[in-house]
Amino acid sequence: MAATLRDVAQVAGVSFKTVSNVIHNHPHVAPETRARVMAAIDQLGYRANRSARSLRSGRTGAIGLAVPELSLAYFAELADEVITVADAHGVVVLIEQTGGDRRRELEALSGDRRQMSDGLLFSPLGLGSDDAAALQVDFPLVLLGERIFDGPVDHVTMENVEAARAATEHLIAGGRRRIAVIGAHEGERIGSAGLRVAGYRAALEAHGLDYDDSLVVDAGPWHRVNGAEAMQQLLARGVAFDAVFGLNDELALGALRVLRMHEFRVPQDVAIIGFDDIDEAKYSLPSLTTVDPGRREIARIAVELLLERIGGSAPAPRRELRSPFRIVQRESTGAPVRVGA
Amino acid sequence: MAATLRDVAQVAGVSFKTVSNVIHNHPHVAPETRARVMAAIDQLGYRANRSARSLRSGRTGAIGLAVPELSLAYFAELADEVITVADAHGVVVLIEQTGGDRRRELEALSGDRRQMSDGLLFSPLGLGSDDAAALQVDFPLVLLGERIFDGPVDHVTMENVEAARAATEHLIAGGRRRIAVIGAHEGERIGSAGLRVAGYRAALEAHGLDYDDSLVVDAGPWHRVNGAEAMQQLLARGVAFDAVFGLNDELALGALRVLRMHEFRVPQDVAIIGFDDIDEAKYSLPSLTTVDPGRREIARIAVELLLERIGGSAPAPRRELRSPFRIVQRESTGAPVRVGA
DNA sequence: ATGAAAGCGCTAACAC
DNA sequence: GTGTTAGCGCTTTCAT
Repeated sequence: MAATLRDVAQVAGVSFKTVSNVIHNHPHVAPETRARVMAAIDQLGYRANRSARSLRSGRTGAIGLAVPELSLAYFAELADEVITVADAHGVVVLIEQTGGDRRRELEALSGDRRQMSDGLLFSPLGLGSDDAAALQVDFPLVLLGERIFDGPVDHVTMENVEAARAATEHLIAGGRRRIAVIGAHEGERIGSAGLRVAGYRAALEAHGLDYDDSLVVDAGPWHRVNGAEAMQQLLARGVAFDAVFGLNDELALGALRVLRMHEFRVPQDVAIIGFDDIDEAKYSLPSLTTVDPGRREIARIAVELLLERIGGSAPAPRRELRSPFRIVQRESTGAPVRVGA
Repeated sequence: MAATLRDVAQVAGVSFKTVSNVIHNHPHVAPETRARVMAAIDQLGYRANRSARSLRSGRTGAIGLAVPELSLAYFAELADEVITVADAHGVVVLIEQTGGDRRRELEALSGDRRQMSDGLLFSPLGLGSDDAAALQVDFPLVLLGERIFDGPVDHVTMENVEAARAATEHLIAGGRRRIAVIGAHEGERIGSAGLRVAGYRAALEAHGLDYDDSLVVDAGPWHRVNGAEAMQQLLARGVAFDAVFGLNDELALGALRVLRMHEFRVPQDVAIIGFDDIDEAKYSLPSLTTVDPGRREIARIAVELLLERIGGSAPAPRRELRSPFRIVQRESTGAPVRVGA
């Protein structure tokens, strides 16, 4: 059985409150008493019981991270970053996968599990603007990714619209005029897909290019397999195109695979750009030009904002932080070939 | 403030113990009392306080998962699976990243954090056979991946040696004789690298091929970047080779990238095989032949074994479960080209 | 079938 | 400076 405060007190020959004082660095403890207590703690290998501390303090020392799924490299790399930052603050991370499913996302907000953490980092995908009310929760909550809800909820966002616009303009600057989009979600407005398509349209418009429905292909979850299927659909349509914008890197890489199998030269015949800058993008053949949405930045800021909320007493005003993006040019849009570039 | 047992009791007009009885489905509760209590629970939105329950019961309802890093696709996909299975059992997962570092792995075994979960799934990388004693812990522990320690610790292993041998034999069967290895860890015996190299050597021997040091290239963490660098080293050595065995898929894909940049044709000039069967292997160009080590199986079995240990009272004997592997043939060793094959 | 009481290990107010 | 005391919300034992 693990040692308790009382055990330590007994060994040190003091009351257990004095032990507590030592642990919490209370000022009023005589140096030698402190030393004696420390020795007893060492001797017994005492560690404070976290359940008891939680019960008493109402804090768990954990934060939740709810993402669609770790099998998507973007979220895996995000989780890596979140765990690393949280760890530096002595906080553990409890990961939940929602599958991007609206029902499960609502559950993540209200479920029993919220009791097991002091706050939640939430990357929603399935929620719509009708669900804004569900985000009015009584625990610290920071939304990741999109800036889609108006409620008084903290956000750490990427510049979806602006970045997608820049990505499209990168293609246009390379002389492309018939730019296909892979991974749209029909009718969606406020999710990543909707926002990125909006950026795409804005770029076209700014450059006097017409928006053509037949160049836009829907895809479900943003996995390679769906990027590949969407590209096959596009080819089946028989429309001409000279560039592809994959709404994330995995879609773009799935599409790339299909293009190459059909003997398209990339980037000569078709240029491709992705979104996310996952590690793999550097190593594909050809390497993938993409948008770095500042994932590390997002993770770091989000964790710190959440911890601040958890620690803070005063209900600070809603905050919204945006991480800067940048276009990472690689071979798929014509950058010279270098390993790991 | 959240409702407590007493609040419910008051609303239902019973003692709070009766409420507890209802919650725990104790048999001796009059049906109508039960109904009244249930109504009160609903009305107040009562949920049992987990900290209090933990303090009392000694259970947290969480399990830990310690892996090197989620940025490695294998571990991300493993974590996905573990979380999914644990969720089905009503258990949450707390992820720790060790970076494969020995010190941090030892910390994961002894740290304060062990109190926050009821048991640990542990995928060690940096620990050596000298550390076997550290695995003698007083909480439920299941080791994932290698079968490297003799102590009375449960393992769910993959067939590293046998699978690596089969991978090598797959290359030999394709007529390859000069098979390079990417990702070895010099001097290692019991880790994944050591075991897979052992399987490689066994295959060579069985087929009368000589082991050649100059074909084996070390690499640090098993990321693409290190696979690429190792391949460059190999090329710099100027030795002839007609096949490459990447000790994991990411190494193989990094190596593939470099080979292609140097105008090697894959698989005509050089065949490549990886290990892990991450999603990406299906979509690379060419797609990557690899070993499916039964990751889903490992995750499912490991979680269930751990939960059984946690729930069990009697100290059951040490168990070791092996998940079957299979070679997944794709283009990089000459399978015909198909999308997503 | 229901209730009273003790205590899990800790924290924090308040006394000494 | 140090000690006493009263809970946090729950489970469990024992009585009624």
